[in-house]
Amino acid sequence: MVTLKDIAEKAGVSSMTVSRVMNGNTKDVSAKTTERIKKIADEMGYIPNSSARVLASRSSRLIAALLSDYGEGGTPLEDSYSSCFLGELTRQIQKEGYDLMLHYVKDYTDINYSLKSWKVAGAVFIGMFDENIRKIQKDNSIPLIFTDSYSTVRSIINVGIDDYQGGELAAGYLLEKGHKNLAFIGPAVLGNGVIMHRLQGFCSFLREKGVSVPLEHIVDFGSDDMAGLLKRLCFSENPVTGIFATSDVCASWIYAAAYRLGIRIPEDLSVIGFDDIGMSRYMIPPLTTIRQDIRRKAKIASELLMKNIQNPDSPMENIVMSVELVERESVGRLGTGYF
Amino acid sequence: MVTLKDIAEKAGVSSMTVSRVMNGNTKDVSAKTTERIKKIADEMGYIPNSSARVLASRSSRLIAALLSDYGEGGTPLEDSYSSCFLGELTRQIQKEGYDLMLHYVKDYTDINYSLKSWKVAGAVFIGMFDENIRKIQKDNSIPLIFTDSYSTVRSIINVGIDDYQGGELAAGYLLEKGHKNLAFIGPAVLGNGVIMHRLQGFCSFLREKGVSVPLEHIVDFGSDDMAGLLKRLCFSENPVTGIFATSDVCASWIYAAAYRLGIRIPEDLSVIGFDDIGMSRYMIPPLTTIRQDIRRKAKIASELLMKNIQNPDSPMENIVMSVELVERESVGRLGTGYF
DNA sequence: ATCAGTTACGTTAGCGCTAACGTTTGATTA
DNA sequence: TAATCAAACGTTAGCGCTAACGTAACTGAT
Repeated sequence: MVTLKDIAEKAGVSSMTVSRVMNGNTKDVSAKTTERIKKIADEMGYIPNSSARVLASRSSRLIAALLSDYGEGGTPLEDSYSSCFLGELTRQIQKEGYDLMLHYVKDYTDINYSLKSWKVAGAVFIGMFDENIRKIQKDNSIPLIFTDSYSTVRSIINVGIDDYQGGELAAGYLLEKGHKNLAFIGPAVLGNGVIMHRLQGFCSFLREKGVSVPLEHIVDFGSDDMAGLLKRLCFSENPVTGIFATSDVCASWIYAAAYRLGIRIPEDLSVIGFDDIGMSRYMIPPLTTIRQDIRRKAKIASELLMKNIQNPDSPMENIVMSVELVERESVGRLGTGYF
Repeated sequence: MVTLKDIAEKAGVSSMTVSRVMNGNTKDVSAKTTERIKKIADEMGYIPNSSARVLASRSSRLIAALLSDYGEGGTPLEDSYSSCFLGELTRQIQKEGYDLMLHYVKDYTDINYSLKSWKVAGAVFIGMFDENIRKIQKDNSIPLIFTDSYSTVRSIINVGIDDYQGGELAAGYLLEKGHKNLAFIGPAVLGNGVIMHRLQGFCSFLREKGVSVPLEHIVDFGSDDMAGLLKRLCFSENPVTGIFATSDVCASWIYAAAYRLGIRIPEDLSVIGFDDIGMSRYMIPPLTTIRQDIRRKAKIASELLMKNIQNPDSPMENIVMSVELVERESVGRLGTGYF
């Protein structure tokens, strides 16, 4: 194990000088010495001891990614959505010379422990978290970035998308295609801020246009009997012709159930999704959906993190990224093939 | 910030005694003292400083998950396959009291740095890695677990599946259903050990049964023109009727292209996938595929890691998990609806 | 020649913890 | 009664690094 001291001895300088060179703090070291030390360090294969650095400097270049253990419909990392975000986030912060730790956390104690024991410089929350957030922030004077949080707590740094607008876009598009008998399907409809806002945007837009969505068409889909649900919605005297699914994954469940029931998409039923995950363009028919740029989200999260680490007094920001409708083939014009 | 010293002072003991209690090293501390210290630590909200621990003890409870920056067809974490593995791995090692760091690595230097600077106790490689592995292992006396590695280097701990058997199963099933004109489609067919073994199992089984796959039916699918490829394979005088896709994601591309070309699955074309990712059962028609138990894989990886950390002289193991065929609806019997 | 200012280093102390030895006390045994 | 031993602590030193403060040598201006 090569240490600063080893290099110092070989170079005939003090370890402090070597430390300065290793940290690029070169203004107090002559160019000649800098070069010499760099060369020796390289030859000896020096790798700085991060733990010692953290201990001595009282600060780390570590970011914690906190995954909620109670994600909606399974935990994060099981859907391509949050794992893609995590991947991109890791890349971004690595580019800035930071390392990332991954933690599943289920309560305040877990979170606090994760943040403090490693003296992380900042943290990103992925998934749902409750109001203990306030306590966490009070106890940790480090930047905390939330994603897709609709917390009632002010002064939180958040990066999310305009879910409300997404709902509006979906509603507008379905309406434009002539659909008036609509449904909204997704998990945790009422328990999750993200889903709630999509629902609100969806319903508000419709209401303005004089269309209403009956409560029984707003379905918290927690069960596995999607076919039963679709049967109820589509095989009635006044059947639903357009469904807004809260995610593309949910849309794929609808596809599968419709297939089993002999309901054709989009001839008999139109479906619009949310997220635009990788597979959406390969669904049959290709899924019309509300796209959110997950890579950009990760990039922004990383930037916010860096900014707030460098300047802890940066104003709290709540970034809201806009979404866009990606038109494919899962929504048809009403009246063409409808049963 | 509460330290051992703070607790020691409050309890009227030395910080060493507190250290012993905090590490559960209770055989040198009386029951009364143990309880008292535990209570005080709890009241004061003590959280051990991991960096100091690492520095003093020369060992950490950290695991590195190394993601190759050159994964086949995009990087890891973008497909639900490896992200699911990562999630489960994180859980498992967390259960053992370890923490996980995530690193994208692209060369030997990166890997070495990741492992050494944090003094990790072990590492898991996710994705493809080349033969520099030998060097890594020589330079790091910690357990390294590889996943799906067909490295020529011996004495490597690996956890993988029986890709060869998977190929055989696929071949056997297609044959059983009457298909003789087959194709093999996937990315990095020749460059990747995993894919190679699937191909070998596939072809060997077929050859034994007197069926051969012409070379032009073994396709390294790197381009995006799946439709063009399918056209070539299916619209010939002796059309392919069964395709073995190297992954379920690849199968979904085939589905999409077939749809655009008016090729029906399974009536006109049978497709069998690999992995059994979450969405496979929701594809239309539900995908017949070779299933690998990704959670079990993660669990085994974690167990191997723990075993080798506790006893560095454990014998090298190469775990090969068997796979199973999941019969759904994407493979039809030849002669029923074939064009 | 004197002094302030700069450059290029070195010294000291300590971050929080633990490995490796002490030391004390009381109980047990020859 | 002295020797032995284990139980229950304490002491010392140091892990590798850096913050904060020296200090010597040299520079240029007065």
